[in-house]
Amino acid sequence: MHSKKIPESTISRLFVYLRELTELEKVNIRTISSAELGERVNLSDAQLRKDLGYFGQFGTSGAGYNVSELKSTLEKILGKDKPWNVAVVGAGSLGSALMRYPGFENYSLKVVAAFDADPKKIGKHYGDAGVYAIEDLSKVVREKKINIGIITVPAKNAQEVADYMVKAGIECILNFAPSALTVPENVKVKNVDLSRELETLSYFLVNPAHSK
Amino acid sequence: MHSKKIPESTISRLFVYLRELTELEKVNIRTISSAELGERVNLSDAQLRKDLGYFGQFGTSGAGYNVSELKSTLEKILGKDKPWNVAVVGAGSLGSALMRYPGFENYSLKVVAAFDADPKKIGKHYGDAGVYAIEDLSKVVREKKINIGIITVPAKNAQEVADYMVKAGIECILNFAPSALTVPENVKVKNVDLSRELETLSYFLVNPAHSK
DNA sequence: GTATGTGAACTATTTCACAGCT
DNA sequence: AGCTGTGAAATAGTTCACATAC
Repeated sequence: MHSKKIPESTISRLFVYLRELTELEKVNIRTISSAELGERVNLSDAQLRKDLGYFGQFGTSGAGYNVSELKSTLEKILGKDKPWNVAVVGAGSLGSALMRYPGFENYSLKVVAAFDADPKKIGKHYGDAGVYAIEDLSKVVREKKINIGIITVPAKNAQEVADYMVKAGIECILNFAPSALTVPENVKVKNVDLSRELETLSYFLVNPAHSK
Repeated sequence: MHSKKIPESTISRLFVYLRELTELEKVNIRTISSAELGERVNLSDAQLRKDLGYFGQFGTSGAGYNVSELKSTLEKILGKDKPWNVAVVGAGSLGSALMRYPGFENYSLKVVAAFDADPKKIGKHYGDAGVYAIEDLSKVVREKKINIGIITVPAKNAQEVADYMVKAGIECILNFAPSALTVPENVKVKNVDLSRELETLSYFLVNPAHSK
């Protein structure tokens, strides 16, 4: 285990490697070099080795990496060997889409509850996840052992929701509202600003030269 | 106009400044310093000035920036003063949510068409956007002057859809599929990997120390 | 006095390149 | 011979700090 600071981009790429390794295992490929694996995911061999290097030594000189071994090592590093429960706050179009989004459900992550301010929505069900009143957040988080919160409410309510989550003991938040949240140090927030991602493209239309 | 390479993160932040300036204009604030504006969006004054510096000199020493002027300057730089038409390919849960997502419609960007492989969906409507067969992409892109494509199909079909888009003349793609797309140099792809964003959080649950 | 614009310093991240292992 | 692991070099991005303008 290294002591150097690990870039967040490294963590993000490890999930890409893990996904590819899962595919490779399915087709019974036993061993792979950093060059081959890198090529499959459009990243350099050096990048891949450096990323893995933050966590230890998993390869064999001259031979490469054992697919299954590296896969389960990454699962352990990334916490994908444990089940995590997710709550979505804001059962609007985006929130309810995420609950049904196939990419969001996997054997490690499960959306187990939704919350909304609209009383008409409370009691509804999206798959296994019931919709609750936001006031019940703390109670439901405790009962359903929720670890991760997703915020899909309008920007003006996002901070309030984040405060509720923090009070309920949630330490990881994925925030889709376009607003900078203030949370205690121990809480990790990841922001996904969808309209900004889309808007950014208009810059490249005006400025085609930028894309190198 | 600078000649130095402009980081993509700068472009992304300009949209944040623009949003805040729009709010400031609404409440009749005429002038703002980089320190004040930076504080409102959780970024440093130096960062803000450096970002603007890539595009020119817009402030007044000792006084700060004129809100309305800077706002319209940024709109011009970012291409928000022109209308752009967007097509969504993949009218599944995510795709149709994005079409209804309030953050996605603004006076500069408009989703004007959707495409799907499922014949049962063709002819349906999401707001103003009709659903077409993917084979008609080129035709509809031409008719509706579509500039931007959004991919919300499963990973295994994403490259094929990207190829269709490129053939239809689309030069900006927002890709929600978790796969690295191969496109010609002149085409700009932005990837948004939602499940990776969510999964990344599980790493922080296993590794609370990481969040500094 | 106040706040910009910008080189220079610093920090973070990626790429290089090669010694050393199998 | 082939490929990893990793310091060192290169590149990218952020923050500092101050001369300059109002």
